Amino acid sequence: MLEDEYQLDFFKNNGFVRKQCQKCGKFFWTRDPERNTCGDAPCDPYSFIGSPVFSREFNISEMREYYLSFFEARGHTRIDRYPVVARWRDDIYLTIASIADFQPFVTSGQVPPPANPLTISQPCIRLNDLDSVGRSGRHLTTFEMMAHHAFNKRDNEIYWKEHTLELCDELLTSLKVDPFAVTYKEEPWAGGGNAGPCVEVIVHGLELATLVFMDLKTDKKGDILIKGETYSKMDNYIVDTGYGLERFAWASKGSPTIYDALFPGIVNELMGLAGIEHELDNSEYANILAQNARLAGFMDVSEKANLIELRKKVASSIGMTVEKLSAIMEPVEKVYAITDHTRCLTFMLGDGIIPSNVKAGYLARLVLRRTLRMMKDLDIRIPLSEIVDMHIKNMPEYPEFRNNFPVIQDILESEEEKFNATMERGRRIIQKSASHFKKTGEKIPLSQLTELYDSHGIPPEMAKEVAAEIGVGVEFPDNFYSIIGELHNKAEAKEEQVIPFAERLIHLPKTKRRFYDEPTRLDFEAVVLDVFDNHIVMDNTFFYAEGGGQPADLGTVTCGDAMYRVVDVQVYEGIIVHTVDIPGRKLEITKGDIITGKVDEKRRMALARHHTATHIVNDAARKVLGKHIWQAGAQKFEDHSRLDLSHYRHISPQEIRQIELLANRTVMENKRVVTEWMTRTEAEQIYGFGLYQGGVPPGEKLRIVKVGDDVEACGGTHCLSTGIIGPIKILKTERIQDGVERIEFAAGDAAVRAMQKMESLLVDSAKTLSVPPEHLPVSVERFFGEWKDLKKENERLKEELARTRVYRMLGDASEVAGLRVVAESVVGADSLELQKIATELLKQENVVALLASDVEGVKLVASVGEKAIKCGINAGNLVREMSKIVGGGGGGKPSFAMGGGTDPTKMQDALARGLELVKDACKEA
RNA sequence: GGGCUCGUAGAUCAGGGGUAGAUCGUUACGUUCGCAACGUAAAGGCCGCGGGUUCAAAUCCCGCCGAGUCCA
Repeated sequence: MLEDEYQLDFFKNNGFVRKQCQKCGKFFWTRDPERNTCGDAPCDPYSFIGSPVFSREFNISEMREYYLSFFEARGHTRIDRYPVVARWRDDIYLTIASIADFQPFVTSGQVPPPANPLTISQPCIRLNDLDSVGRSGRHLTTFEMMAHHAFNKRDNEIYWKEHTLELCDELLTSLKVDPFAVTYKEEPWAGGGNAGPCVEVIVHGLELATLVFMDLKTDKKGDILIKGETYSKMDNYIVDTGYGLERFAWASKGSPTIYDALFPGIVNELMGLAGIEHELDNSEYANILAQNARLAGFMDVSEKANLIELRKKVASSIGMTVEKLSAIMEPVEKVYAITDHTRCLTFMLGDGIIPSNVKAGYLARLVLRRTLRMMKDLDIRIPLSEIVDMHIKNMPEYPEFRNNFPVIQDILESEEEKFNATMERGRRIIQKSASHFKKTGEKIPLSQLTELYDSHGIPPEMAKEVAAEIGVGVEFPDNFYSIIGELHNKAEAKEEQVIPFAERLIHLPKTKRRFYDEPTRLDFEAVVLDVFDNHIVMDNTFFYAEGGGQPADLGTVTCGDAMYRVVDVQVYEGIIVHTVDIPGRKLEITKGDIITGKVDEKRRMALARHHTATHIVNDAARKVLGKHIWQAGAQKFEDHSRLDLSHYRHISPQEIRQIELLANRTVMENKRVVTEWMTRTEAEQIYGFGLYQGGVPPGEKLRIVKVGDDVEACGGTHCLSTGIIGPIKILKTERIQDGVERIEFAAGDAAVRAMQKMESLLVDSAKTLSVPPEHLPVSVERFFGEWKDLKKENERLKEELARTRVYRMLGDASEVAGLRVVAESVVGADSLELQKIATELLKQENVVALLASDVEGVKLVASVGEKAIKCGINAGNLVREMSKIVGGGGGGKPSFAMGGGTDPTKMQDALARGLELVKDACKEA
């Protein structure tokens, strides 16, 4: 149905013909009338390996520069790359394409693009083909998508399909690509709620670029069907191209693998460290790699079965056994993967991702640990930071990485330590489990293996290895990781936020938010636009609606004689809804009424203080801890505020004190808080993405708030100058996730109260010990030490007392069938004391002891010597019977048992019953 | 955001309602010119914190704090 979309004058005027691929059935355009296949793998093999397709070789920097200046010379503005962590998006963690930079606000037309048309080389990270990296010869986790974009509107078209194709063809021609070798394959594109026609640009089996013409959006009522979804045309339509920088460089060199083309220095260095002779001059060796890459181009090698298939094919094509080939390829593939992964880490950490166990941080740790495992396999013993350093040296065009290197190095070091600790712990756990199954003669079952992986991070490969050392097998199926996947596949769909009264709200205009223009004013009049239940919408308001981690303003609205308390204020699509409290009466406000509003000043000020203070603490933390500090969340309250920061280790007490001091200095400087509205693009260009500490607000215009050195896009209410905040007191820090530290603090009145509370805790504690507060630490330590000593002393004394009692008791003991039976109540003895006595008596093998005391109800202890046990006397049974009498229960081993009850008056009865039981048992024996 | 595992001696960990244990380390003594090794002995525990159940909780239940780990 999109066929017409591809009938371009460009093709017609340049001698192209449209053909259908004999192998895959897809349509493509070519200048070569003889061609019958689309040119893409697997229909056509890689034919550029060993025969480069450009007139000269390019490395990455040269290729990037060639591309960008090519498009600059043709009317495009070059713009700087965006970070690889997509901080301006809340739907993805990583930047996966150049167009991601402009979603959602530019692509939707809400915000103008930074330039139009523009060209960019955007580093992207995709981890979906992680298992293929290194094996296929072509997969990368990190790549630069070179692109030119044109953002068209119906009334303002920059250029569309024809010119895009012209530019692409001109670019390839300028690189001296054989025009007959280029094919343009028709391949409708869809993703992320948009779609459109698209052509893939293929040269010698390698897809070099994708030209997407995004002009459709998902629409349930749409009449265009693509891949099972319906779409309709958009008012704005976008040229979204993607040229693979690394693939261009590879094609220019024709190396056996993309890795050898991109970073030969690092590959060679690592090969050397792994003891691999990586001599691409050796034609036999180079041929193995080339053949592997060519054949891997046909298949998805992330599947184990496919990988085995690939090995067989390569082996037979070069006349080698599969075993020998695997032995050669596996280490080489690992070196390639390590090279790629460390480049990925360079971008991730360089752009400020902190490894963690959640979100983007988890992805960084995933890549990092994969790398460490492979390095361990190859016995490459250098710190990760050394390899990252090599990448940074290779990329002088990213000076920010060099600047961040000390922090990167620090992070990598602590991650390596954590990894080693985890592996060491894992090794012990497996050893324990393996020796357990060695006894039973079984394999370690799958359930155990999944738990080891899921709960302890022990890869099954490692479990297998360690278990083998002990001589135990493991149940390790090929689909292990998909089993793990299923374990986690029970995720429930999250509820969508339901907007109440949505159908009535859509007819209302956006509420004018007057607190921005007159931040100190709290009284106002407004016209009621609509009322439903106890919710009121007005034409304007001074009430701040909950948002940006700041709770709503509260206060009152008055209409005539009726006054209502405002208990909540929310905003829906710019319309502010005030909720009032009407316990047991009717709301006497109707549409068209004029009301008087009054905002609770105390609350407003407390929240403003905490909000402005949050910006200051965030800035102070960045100054103390480093530039990688990023706000991971924040919430303000009247009496405290909390701020979550990305950081790779615990914030030390010294650092906290420093942050607190710095924050209070900013307060004391009493700097004016400046707010201004700017267009999004302008603000991003001036201040960078650091603006989005508190998330990405929608809309074309941003409210920029400057507090001291801190600049953020923020819609909250703030103090007019920092001095108004008053003192800032940090209350505590905690680690809410790996890689995220939470700072809780109070500002203004709340800070003073917090300090007073802390002081009274101190004073009260000191009073109890009758010492001045400054002696508290020493005194507490002394008391605790003494308490421990006394506890020990007490126990020793009880033992001694027990020993002396034992002599007397043995003397008083009655004799039953050659056994010495003690049945006594010990006044004032607790259960510990009874135990000591019973234990002492147990040293005599012919003794039966029945002891009781009436401390805390009734305690009973029985001990039975070895000889007595042989007579059939069981301490557990005795205590069980005796305990019943005193209204409780008990039990234990044949030689020693404890019990008790609640009724002390029956204590003697219980002892008598015990004695009786002993006598009975002796008779029977 | 969701799931799982774990907090016991300085370290590593057993135990899993009824007398708190092992190994290493520490200290002392013995052997030695001394060290290592060995032998003997000792010291070292709010069993993470707070509730609950029970005659009795390190152990079971709930909450909190802390650590680890997997997935989206």
